[in-house]
This record gives sequence, C-alpha cells and structure tokens, in this order.
Amino acid sequence: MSTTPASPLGAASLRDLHARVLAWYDDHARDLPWRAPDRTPWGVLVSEVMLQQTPVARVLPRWLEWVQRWPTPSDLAAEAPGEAVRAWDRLGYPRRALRLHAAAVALRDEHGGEVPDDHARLLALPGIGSYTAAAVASFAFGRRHAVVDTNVRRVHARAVTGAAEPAPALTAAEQRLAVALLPDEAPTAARWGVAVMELGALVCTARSPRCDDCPLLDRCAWVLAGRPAHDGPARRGQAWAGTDRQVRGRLLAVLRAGADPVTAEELAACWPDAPQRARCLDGLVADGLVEPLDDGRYCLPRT
DNA sequence: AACTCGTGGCA
DNA sequence: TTGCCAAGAGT
Repeated sequence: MSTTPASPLGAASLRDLHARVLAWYDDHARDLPWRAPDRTPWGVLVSEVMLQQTPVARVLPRWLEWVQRWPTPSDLAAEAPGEAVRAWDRLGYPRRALRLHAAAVALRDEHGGEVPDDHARLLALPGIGSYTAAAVASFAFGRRHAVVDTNVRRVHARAVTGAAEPAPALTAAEQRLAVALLPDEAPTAARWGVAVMELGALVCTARSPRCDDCPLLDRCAWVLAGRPAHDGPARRGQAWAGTDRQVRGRLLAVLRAGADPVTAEELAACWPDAPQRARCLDGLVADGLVEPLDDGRYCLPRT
C-alpha cells in the first residue's frame, strides 16, 4: 500500500546523511549492556521502559539487577507486582514498574512467554507506546521502524529542518520526516535509529550541543542558518516542591523501604499536610501502586 | 490537546 | 542556588 515518502533531501544527500551518522556511530557508540550481543528481546524491552524520561547512568544498575533476577517475562510475571515496584527503586515514575509487570503477565499468558517482534503486538502491551514499540521491534529484532524519541526529533530539527528545538510534542510532520529519512534496508534502518539517538544523546544535546564533534557540522541546516534561537513557546517547567508528585514519591519511598506493611502513622511522618497526604495515598491506591489492608495498614501491591 | 506522573545531576 | 531536563505513556 504505502510507499516511502519522498525525502526532503534527495537521494544523494540522504545517502550521505546515512553514511556519516552510521560511521560516527561505529566509532562512538557507548558500550551499553542492552546493546551487547548476548542481550535478549526482554532485556531490550526492560531497558526501553526504564529509559523513558530517565538518564542512562541511573538505569544501568537497576537494569543489571532486573535481568539477572527476572531473565524472562515469566520470571517477573511470577512475582507480586509490589516486588517490581520495590526493585524499581528510585528510577521515578513507578507506574512504569507496575506496567512492566503487567506486560510480563501478558507476555506469559498471551504470547507464550516471548516478546513479540511486531509493532502492533508490542503497542498493545501495558506501558508500551509508539516509541517503545518501534524501539523494541527495531533494536531487538532488526525490524524497519522509525524510532522517534526526543533525541531523534532534536537531531532532525537541527540537521534537516534547521530549527533549534523540536516541537513541544511529537507532530505528524516530525513523524513523516522520520519515516522519510529511514534507510530502505531493515538492518540498516535499525542501526540508523539507534545511531541518530546516540548522536542526539552525546553530541546534538539539548543544552550545549558539541557541534565541533558532529559528523554533520558542515551540512547541518541549523548551523548553516546561523544557529537561530528557538522561536516557539518556551517549555513549561515541571513544578515539584509541594506538588502531589513529591508527596506520592515520599509515601512510596516509605513503603519501598521495608518489607513489612506500614501504618498510617508511619506514612503521616513523611508529609505534614493531612488532606494532601490522604488525597495522594488514595491516588496511589487507585493507581494500584499501594494496597490498603483490612487492619488499616498499607503495603506494596501483592496481586 | 493539555496535563499528570518521580528523581537527581548539573550548569 | 535553582531551573532545566533525561530513550514517554496514559488519559
């Protein structure tokens, strides 16, 4: 049905772009364990979920623990979801741990304990969105998909579009561009995706891009345009102090700390504002991150 | 479409 | 010091 959209660059320019980025990746790729030859699709999936909005340095130790403790989806599915939340430690956004556990259950019950290799089935799993489905299909199975994360969007914005920053959220135009830039051959496309991401993570960074180290310096649309400043609306900063997110984090930290259920009094010690504390605790229960017991105590979810 | 959801390092 | 932000997803 659909064919590859015409690239805005032309065939020769596109080949040059691919060649430069792939050659750069061969020389500069980080030696990350989820890229090692002995990695499994499950390990790749776990890494992609952990890396959502979370720096590599913080993910590394937790990923090593997870894949050693739960080498397959069925291993994780056999545990209580609360164990996933506890082992998530302080990676942040703990609902990811809950969804990863739910994904493991779905893999065990509906996929024979295996990670599927196609985008649609991956997308149907809890916690797996458009980006992560494409990343797993591409990185773990070598399938041809446009892997479009914030790094990729930033590299495309600068090198091809000539803008200082990508749009606030993924746009249809950005998605089309990523598809148009995708190499024809699946194995090359898979390397291209991880290579562009790596370039965005190490060189074409958000704050202080290391343009002197960039293989695209002499053909970067943004540099050639004189590095114009970002013209769109400024990104909204995330409030933190005093927010529900902070309170939820404190409450869950108390529950993660010990193996035993916790009393309401122990939870009260972590935040003085009782109404807010109660609202946040209710929210955690509603999210399935906390389980209320009949005796009034609380624990991480057992089922 | 806009908003929510953790955490900690760094300039 | 404080704001920025790091491989998004779900609603």
